[in-house]
Amino acid sequence: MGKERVTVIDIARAAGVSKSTVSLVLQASPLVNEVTRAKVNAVIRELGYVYNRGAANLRQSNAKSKIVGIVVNDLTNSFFAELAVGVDMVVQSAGYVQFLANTAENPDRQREVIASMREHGIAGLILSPARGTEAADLKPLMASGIPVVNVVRQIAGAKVSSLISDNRAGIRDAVRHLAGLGHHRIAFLGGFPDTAVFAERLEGYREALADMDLAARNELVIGSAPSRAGGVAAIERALALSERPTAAVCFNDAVAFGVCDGLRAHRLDPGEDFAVIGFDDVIEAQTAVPALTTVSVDPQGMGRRAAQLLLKQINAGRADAEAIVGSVRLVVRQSCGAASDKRERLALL
Amino acid sequence: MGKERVTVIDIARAAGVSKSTVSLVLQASPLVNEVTRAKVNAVIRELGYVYNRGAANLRQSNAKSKIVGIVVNDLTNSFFAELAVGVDMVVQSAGYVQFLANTAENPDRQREVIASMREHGIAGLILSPARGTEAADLKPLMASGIPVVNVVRQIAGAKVSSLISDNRAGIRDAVRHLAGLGHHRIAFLGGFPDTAVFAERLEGYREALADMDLAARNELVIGSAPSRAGGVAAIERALALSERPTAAVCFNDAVAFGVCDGLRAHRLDPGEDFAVIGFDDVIEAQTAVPALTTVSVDPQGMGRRAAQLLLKQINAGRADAEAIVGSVRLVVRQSCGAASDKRERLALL
DNA sequence: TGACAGATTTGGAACGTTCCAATTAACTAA
DNA sequence: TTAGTTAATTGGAACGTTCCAAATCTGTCA
Repeated sequence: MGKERVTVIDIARAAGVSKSTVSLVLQASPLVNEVTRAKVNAVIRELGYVYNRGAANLRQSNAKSKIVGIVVNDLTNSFFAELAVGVDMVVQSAGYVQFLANTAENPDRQREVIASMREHGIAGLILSPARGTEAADLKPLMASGIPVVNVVRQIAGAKVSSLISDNRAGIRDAVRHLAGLGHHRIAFLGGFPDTAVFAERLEGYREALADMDLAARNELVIGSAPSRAGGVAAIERALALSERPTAAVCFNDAVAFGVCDGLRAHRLDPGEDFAVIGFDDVIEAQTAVPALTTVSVDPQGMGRRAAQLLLKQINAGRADAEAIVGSVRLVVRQSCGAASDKRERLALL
Repeated sequence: MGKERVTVIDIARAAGVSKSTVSLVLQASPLVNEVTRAKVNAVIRELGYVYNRGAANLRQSNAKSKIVGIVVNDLTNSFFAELAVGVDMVVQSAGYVQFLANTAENPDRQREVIASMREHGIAGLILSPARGTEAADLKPLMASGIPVVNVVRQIAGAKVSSLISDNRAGIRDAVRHLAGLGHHRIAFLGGFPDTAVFAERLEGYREALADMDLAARNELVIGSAPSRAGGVAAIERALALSERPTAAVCFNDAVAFGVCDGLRAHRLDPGEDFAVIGFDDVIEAQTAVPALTTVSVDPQGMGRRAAQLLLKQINAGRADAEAIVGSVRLVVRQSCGAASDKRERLALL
C-alpha cells in the first residue's frame, strides 16, 4: 500500500507543472488556465493526494487554522450533547472541524485539554466551564488573542464573550405559572448551591414568590447533584417535610425526571398529584410521560448561536467581549397539571 | 497583547542557547544539562511560549500525529454520547486529542468529515458508520494505512477492525428470560429493519423463540425509528393487534423508554401489566421508574475498548483487522416484572 | 602534554505548503 | 517591428519544528 506521502511536488512532476501552479489549483485561484487546472486535478485524483493542512497552516501562520475547540463539563448530560451537535452543525458548514473534549467537571483536566488545543492551534474556543474555573485559567488564552465564547456558565471577572440563558426570568415565569394554578407551597429542587447558575435561578424563584405574595421558606429549597439521581434524592427530602410542597420547579430537566421517578416510587402521579417543571427542554421532555413542562432553552440552538458568535469573532480579528443572554420561554405540557391538555388526552383514550 | 508567535528561536535567544537545545528540553531529553534545562524552562514560562504541534508534525512526518478522529451517527442519542466519553477518557490520558464529528446518519456529511480529518492528519479513526455506508467509502483511508476501528455497526466487506456487541446472544437471553417468566406472546419492537444490527437481533429473537417452542409470528415484529418516539409508535401498533403481546424486547433502551411511555398512555403499568426489556443499558436505565431490565452493553466501556484497540493499532504500525464481539449480559431490573425485586420495593413503602 | 572519552551543545537541512517577485507567452496597438 | 499589456506560470524563501552529524567542552589517563 502507498506508504509515502504524496506531496504537491509529486503532483507537479506528474502533471508537468510547477508546485506553485499546483498550489494555485488547490486554492481554486482564477489565475490558472482551465486546461492546466483540469490536468492537475486529474493527477491529484489519480495519485490519491491528500492536502496537508498542517503544512499550510505553518506557512500562513498569520492566518488562522480551521479548527475550533469545544470543551464541555459533562457530555453524558444530553443538554451538552445537544449543544455540541448544534456547534458541530455550524462549524462544519463553515468548513471548520471541531475538537471536542469532556472535562467531567475537573478543572485540572480542563486546563490540560485547553493547553492541548492551543498547541494544535485552534482558531477559537467554546467553553462550558467546569465547576471551579477561575478567570485566571483563561488568561493565557485571551492573551494570545484566541476568541473564547463561554456558554451556560459565566466566569466571574473573565473578559470573554458569553452566551447564557435567562435563568432568572425562566424560573420566575415557571413559579408564577404554578402559583397561577393555585399552588402555595412550591419547592425549588436540585442543582449545586455554590454555582452562579443556581444563584440566578434561585433569585428568579424568590422574586416570583414575592410577586405572588407567597412566603419564601428555606426548607423548600433543596440542592442536589444536577442529575436524575439528584432529583430522586431531592424529592425524597421534600416529601419528608412535615408540610409537603405540592409543586416544584427543578434546576434542570434531568432533575425533573428524577423528581417524577421519586414521586412514582411514592405512588404519586406527577402532573396529577404533584406539579413538576423542569429547565432546558431537552429532547426527551416532550415524549416523556407525562410530557414535561419546562423552560425551553433549545440546547442545539444555543450551540448554533455560540458557534456563530465565535466564527464572527474569529473573522473579525479580535472582537470585544459580548454578553448575550438568551431568551427563554415556558413550554407548558402535562407535568405541571395545567389541566386542559391532560383532560383532552384522557378523553381520547 | 502579544500578537506575534513566540517560537523556539525566541526562547533560544532569550536563554542564550541554541534552538536545538530548546528542542531537546521540550522533548525532555536526558542529554541536556540540569541547569540549562531549568533556565530554558524558566524562559519558556516567562515568555508564554506555546508549542506548535503542527510544525513538529510536519518535520517528523514519518511519526504519527496525536489526534484521533471519532465519527458517530447520532450524538443526540445518549448511547453515542457515552461512547464518545469513553473514547475521550483513554485517548486523553494517552496524550491524544479527539476530533469529534456527528454525521446525523448522512453518508455525504460522513465523507466530508472523514476527508477533513484526513487533511488534519489524524492518527486513527473510530467510526460508528452512518446508515448506508459502503466499504468503498473507507477504501482511501485504509489505503493510506490509517487504522480504523468500527463500532456498533459493521460494514459488509470492509477489512477494518470492528467492535460490536453480541446482538444475537443479547436478545436471545432477553427473550428466554421473558419466556421463563411465563410469557407466550413476546414482541420485538423498534429499529430500522434494513440494518445489520436489526437483522442480528431479530435472529436472536427467532432463535430463542424456537428454543422455547414458541411460535414466531410476524405481526409481533414491529420496526420503527430507534428512538423514544419510535418506541411509542411501535407499542401503539402492538396494542392494536387483535391478540396483544404481553411482553416485548426492544431494539434499544430509547425504544424501551418510549414503549413504557406508550403503555402508560394506555393506563398499563410497565413491569406490572406488560414486561419490557431494552438493549444498551444507558445510564438512565437504572434510575428510571420502573428501572429498566436491559441487555447491558456499557457504552463508555465500549468506547474505552475501541480507543484502546485503536491506540494499539496506531502504535503497532499497521495492525490487521480484528473483529471483537463484546460480551453482553442481561441486567434484570423492574421493567420485566421479575417480581421479587419489585415486591421488596413495594413492601418498603 | 597529548589523546581519548563522555557529556553537552550546535548549525544546517528537511518536512509540505503558501506567497512574492520575477519570468515567460501570447496578444494588441502604434 | 517594437513596446506595452494581460494572462499564466514559476523558482525561491519562509513558516516552526526535529534530526543528524559535527563541534565544543570537560576531565582522565598514560
